[in-house]
Amino acid sequence: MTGAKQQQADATRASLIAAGAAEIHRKGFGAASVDAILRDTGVTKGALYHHFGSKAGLGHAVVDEVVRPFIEEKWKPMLESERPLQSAIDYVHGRIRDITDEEMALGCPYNNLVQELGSLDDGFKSRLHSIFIEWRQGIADGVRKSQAIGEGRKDVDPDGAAAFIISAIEGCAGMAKATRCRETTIKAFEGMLDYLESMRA
Amino acid sequence: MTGAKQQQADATRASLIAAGAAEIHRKGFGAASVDAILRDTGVTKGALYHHFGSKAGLGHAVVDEVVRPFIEEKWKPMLESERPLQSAIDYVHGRIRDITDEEMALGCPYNNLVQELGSLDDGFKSRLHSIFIEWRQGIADGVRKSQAIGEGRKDVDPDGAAAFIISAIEGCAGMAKATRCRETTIKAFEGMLDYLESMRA
DNA sequence: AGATTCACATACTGACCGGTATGTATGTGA
DNA sequence: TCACATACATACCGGTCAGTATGTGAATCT
Repeated sequence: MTGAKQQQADATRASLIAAGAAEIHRKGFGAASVDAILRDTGVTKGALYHHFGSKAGLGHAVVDEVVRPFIEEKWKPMLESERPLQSAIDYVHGRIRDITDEEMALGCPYNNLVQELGSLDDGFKSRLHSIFIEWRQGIADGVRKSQAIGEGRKDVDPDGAAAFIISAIEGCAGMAKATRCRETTIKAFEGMLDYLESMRA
Repeated sequence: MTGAKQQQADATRASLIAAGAAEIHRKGFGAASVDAILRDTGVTKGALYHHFGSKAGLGHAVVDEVVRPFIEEKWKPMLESERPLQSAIDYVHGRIRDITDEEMALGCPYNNLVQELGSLDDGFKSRLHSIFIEWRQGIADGVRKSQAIGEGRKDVDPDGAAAFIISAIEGCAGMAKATRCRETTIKAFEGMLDYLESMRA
């Protein structure tokens, strides 16, 4: 195994995932065109349907291998930090400073799929749901930790705060996508900061 | 004018708008099928393309005549209230109590379009943008008013708070659509309440 | 009353969609 | 070395899409 043939196959698969993720991020899953992905990669239709049995199969792989890691690498560092609340506040400050026009225009790849496929396909639904569950759990753990070390107020419900924080983050990202206005987006994120500051002990 | 023929024409147009709004709310604009709208109404394709020159034309009319009033009737009463902040808090309490499964599943019709068509079509973009501008202005005025009458803290930036409030509302609605879990949705809205309470003087 | 126009109705077009059937070249294990 | 499976490639399918060209009947205007 891992001969020359397998390596080529892996490369083909990887390029389909990458192009698929980009196409889906740009247009959403429904509007994403299989033919466009093939054009982008130079791969043929036979190859795509060899690796993934369907368009949905490719979509599922994109969620598993691109979207899930993308979300996880956002919140995991916060949980592992010494002072989770401060780390979250720093993160939002960084977002305000560094957000790119492209990020604003395309929106959050996770939230885009959630909004589009909240109904419909079960394969997507279960995958997106498990990402959310872990995310919420992670933030709730972070809140609990910050309360335990005396960083955060103890009269806030960690699970409720986690649900609201995720809602507000995705809402602010949606605001960026909607207005494409940097100033408005920054104002929204500053509101987010106010809320986080209000959690301090 | 306003003869029998005109009345019939108006009725045809109105039924197309209503069915179009429902179809777009269910499936989004891109996935909405013109043929399905015709099936729902019993109207023929010739009639639809007589009243609206294109699918996009119908979509624009839906935004102007359904989505915009829908959003405006949400926030206008708040601005006109004696105590805008209390009115907003009451409104969120009401939402927590009364939100239906269908509302949770379908999401906010405005936000759905914003997320789908934030890029793409200019006709949609300008319409959705002007709805947002007025909405934000209305909320900012409400915050200013509540500050003026001593109801709200004076150290919050009205425009920033307005941007964040809209973001958070849409984020919470998205959360409902995403999880379809009443408990989680309520928790998110309770976070929203915490934020609003923190604005009290 | 006659001309005209408005409000549809019907039948059709071409593009694009995801998906498949079938063929083939090549690297690999026995 | 040779049989076989893997990894593609090509051509095509039926269906759906938005959109259009053309026809028609009836209300309205002159």
